[in-house]
Parts: sequence; C-alpha cells; structure tokens
Amino acid sequence: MQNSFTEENYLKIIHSLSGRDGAEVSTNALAESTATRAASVTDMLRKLAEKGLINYKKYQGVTLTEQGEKVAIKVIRKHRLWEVFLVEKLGFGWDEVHDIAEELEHIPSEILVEKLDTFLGHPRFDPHGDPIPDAKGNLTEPDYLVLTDVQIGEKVRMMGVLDHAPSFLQHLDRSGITLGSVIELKEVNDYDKSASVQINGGQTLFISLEVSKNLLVQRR
Amino acid sequence: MQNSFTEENYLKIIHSLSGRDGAEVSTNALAESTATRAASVTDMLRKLAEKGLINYKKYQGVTLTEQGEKVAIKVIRKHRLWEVFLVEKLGFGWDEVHDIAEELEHIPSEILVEKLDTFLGHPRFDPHGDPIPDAKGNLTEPDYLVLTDVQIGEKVRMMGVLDHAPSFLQHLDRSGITLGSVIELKEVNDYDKSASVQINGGQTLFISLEVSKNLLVQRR
DNA sequence: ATAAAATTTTAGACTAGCCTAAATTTTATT
DNA sequence: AATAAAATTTAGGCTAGTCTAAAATTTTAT
Ligand SMILES: [Mn+2]
Ligand SMILES: [Mn+2]
Ligand SMILES: [Mn+2]
Ligand SMILES: [Mn+2]
Repeated sequence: MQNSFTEENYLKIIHSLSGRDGAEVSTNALAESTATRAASVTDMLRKLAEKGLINYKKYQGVTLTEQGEKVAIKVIRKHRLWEVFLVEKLGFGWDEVHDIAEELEHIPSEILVEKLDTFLGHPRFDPHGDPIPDAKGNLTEPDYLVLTDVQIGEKVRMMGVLDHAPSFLQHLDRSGITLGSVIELKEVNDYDKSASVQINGGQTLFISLEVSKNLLVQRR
Repeated sequence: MQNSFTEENYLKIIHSLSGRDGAEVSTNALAESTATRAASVTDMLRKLAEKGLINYKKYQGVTLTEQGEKVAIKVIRKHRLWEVFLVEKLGFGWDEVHDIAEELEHIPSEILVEKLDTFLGHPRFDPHGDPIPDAKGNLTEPDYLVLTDVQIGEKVRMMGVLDHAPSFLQHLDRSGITLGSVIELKEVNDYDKSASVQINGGQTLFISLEVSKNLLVQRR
C-alpha cells in the first residue's frame, strides 16, 4: 500500500519532533507543525496506527514504528538530495530550496532517488549541513554543538543550522557565515548573551543569542 | 487561485486531444484519457469552466480558453524539460521517463522551471522529439510526416514518435532506430504494408505498419 | 484530594474527486 | 419524422483530509 503525500508529511514530522531518543510526540505539537487542528491530527493518527506506521494509544502521544521510521527516512533522504540538486546544480540559494524540496520529496520512484544520488556524487550532507540517509536507510546524526556551548577563545567550524527559515539563512549570508566557516568566539556579553565572533580569521561581528542558539558547530 | 494536480492533468489532456486546430473534446474522450467515468469528467468540466479555464456548454464538448491554454502549455513545458533532465542528466532510457515526468510536471515553482531550463541548455525537444514550449508559452509543432507518407526510395530522418508507450520505444531500441537515425524506405509490402528500411546506411530491417504509423520523420 | 486548566478525542459537517444508476439530450437509423 | 442508440448530465453516495464545537481525559495548581 502506497502512502499519501499527507501521510508522508506526518511521518517525517513525527520523526523530527521525536528527536534522536524517539520520544513521544503530542497531538498538539503535530497540529502546530502540520498547520492543522488537533482534531484533524487525531484522525490521521488513527489511520497511521491502522497502517502500522506509528505506535498510538489514545491520549498518550505517538512514536514511529520501525516501518514508519523507514518511510520517514526515505522521505528525508529524498528531501535532502533534492536540496543538494537545487543548490549545487541549479544554483539556488540555501534559503530558497526548502519549499521546493518539500514537494519533490514526495515523488515516488525509488530508482529516481538512486540515480539522483549518483548524479550528485553521493553527497553526505544537504545545503544546511543536515546528514543525508544512505540508500539502506541509515541516518547518523553527527553530534555537533550549538554555538552557545562554545567557550570564549575557542575556534570552531560552522557545520549546520537549527533554524531553516529563509530569513535566518539570509541573515547568515549577509554576515558572511556559511557552512565551513571558522568561527572564533571572542567574547560574550553577560547582559544579553550576544557575542562577538571572528569569521575565517577576518571580520569580527556581533551576533545575537538568537543566532548563536541556531548555529551548529564542531571543535577542530 | 492555484490549480490542483487533477485540474492540470485535465487541461493538459484537453490540449492534447484538441489537436493543433483546437477542436472540441468530448466527455467520453476525456473519461478514457483520465481513466475515470464520464460522470466524473462532467463534474470536473463544470469546475474548470467556473474557473474560466475551458469553454463548456452542456453536451457540446470543451475547448481551452486562452487562460486554460496557458496553464496547459506550462505543464507541458515542465513535463518535457523534466524528461530531458531524466534522460540527459540521470541516464534514464527514453522508455522510462514518462511516468516520473507525469509527477514532476506538477511541481509548482516558476523559477525552478527556468533554472532547470538553463541547466539543461534550453533544449528545444524532449527525448521523444516533442517540442518544448519556451518560457513565454510559445509552442510550435514542427510539421513532420509519418513514415507511412514517405515514398519508396526516399531517405528521411527520424524525428519523433506518436506512440510513447515503453513497449514501443523499447522495440525501436532493439531495432536500432533512435532520434536522428536516417531511414531509407526500400520497399513496402502491398499485402500488409509492412516495410523494409535501411538504418543509417547500414542494417536493413522489416517494420510493421504499426511501427511505420508511429514514426515521425523529416525529408532532408 | 479536589478543582481548574490544558490536552486530546469524538461528533458532526464540509470540499475535492471519484463512483453507480437513472434521467436527459444528441445523434444515427429506419 | 419517429424511434433506437449513444453520449452526456444529474442524483445520490463514498473516501481522504480538513474544520468547529462539545465531551472526555490528563495534568497542574490549590
Ligand atoms: Mn529543507
Ligand atoms: Mn535541508
Ligand atoms: Mn512523457
Ligand atoms: Mn516526451
């Protein structure tokens, strides 16, 4: 049985909200993420449970079954591969590709995904630094840290973003911060936690806590 | 107001069945092409007429309005560009791409289409020899002839196919006939109209009337 | 421990797109 | 021109996915 566009979106969102520990996801959280009402979510959860894609007990929240996890990861793989295509091959900015990938991720051909993957040279990460699951469905989340966890004086490498909103990504573009940038944390203002950082040994700039909280980095 | 997947398919099919003279298309013909029942077609026609995309008078058949024609041509442009991508970039065979393009053609971003077009080098024809409408919506059908209209002794160039079925395209592959092949018509059997043709000045082979009727060619 | 608040589910209803069966209109045949 | 056949539309109904309002359950606060 094929899964609908809508079902795939639910599974993907449950995967994302569930986090790496596979925690239960609430009806309200899903209503928020799907931009629907809680009542609609309940309807869909019953259907997904019926199909064996989620573990669902009334009032208890949901988790993905193994089968549901597999479906979710396939969709994520497609989403991220298409994003690489859009940025690397078509020349889109990293702030422009999410909505388009949101549609492309539901194109059903398995062989299409594999050929696309080959065409792109089997990329490991998407334009936002998110890891791309392999063809077998293995998804390993690298354990980056958030910039707020970095000590003053440390030099780290920018590896990804937590917020994928175009406005945030454009803000980073204007600041000259891209994937791979070396960020040296110069100082942190005690009052509002805004920080002064040096990018690639060059320009020093101030970033707000809001920005720091959304930057994933790696010690070198 | 955005058009749905289903509405786009109706418009594309009406365009195709309407032919270059913009003839009226019957409810039954649409039911056949959409693999639905006539009653369902009627429902959809009322909706499309409501939206100003078709000219519809009960019992009279339909034609596209200017607006409907524009939408249809956009979908056709997307379909054919994606087919070029699948064949030229991903390495699919021309017999494998139709169903995938049938999905991709409904991805809505205008800018995506234009970037894809640029990436592909503004191709004029798709892998089946069908012309690709330009960004402004101009679609010029080249006037090829069908191989059955060719005289014995003539040398023509293979430019397209009328039947897009994978089985037919695979048959052509096995026969060594591809877009651009030079076909010399050696003889036509009076009894069943099967023909003997020489491909690219090399191998001579027999083709049935069924094949001849579906080959578009051009005098040189 | 109970009451209030928050969350979740149920009930009932809507739209898009489809169906079958019956009625209507058009077209073809006598 | 009248009738038979074919094509088309209407009537009524179904499912997926959504909604609002009301009921049920769980959680939080007193
Ligand atoms: Mn994305
Ligand atoms: Mn991404
Ligand atoms: Mn096609
Ligand atoms: Mn084609």
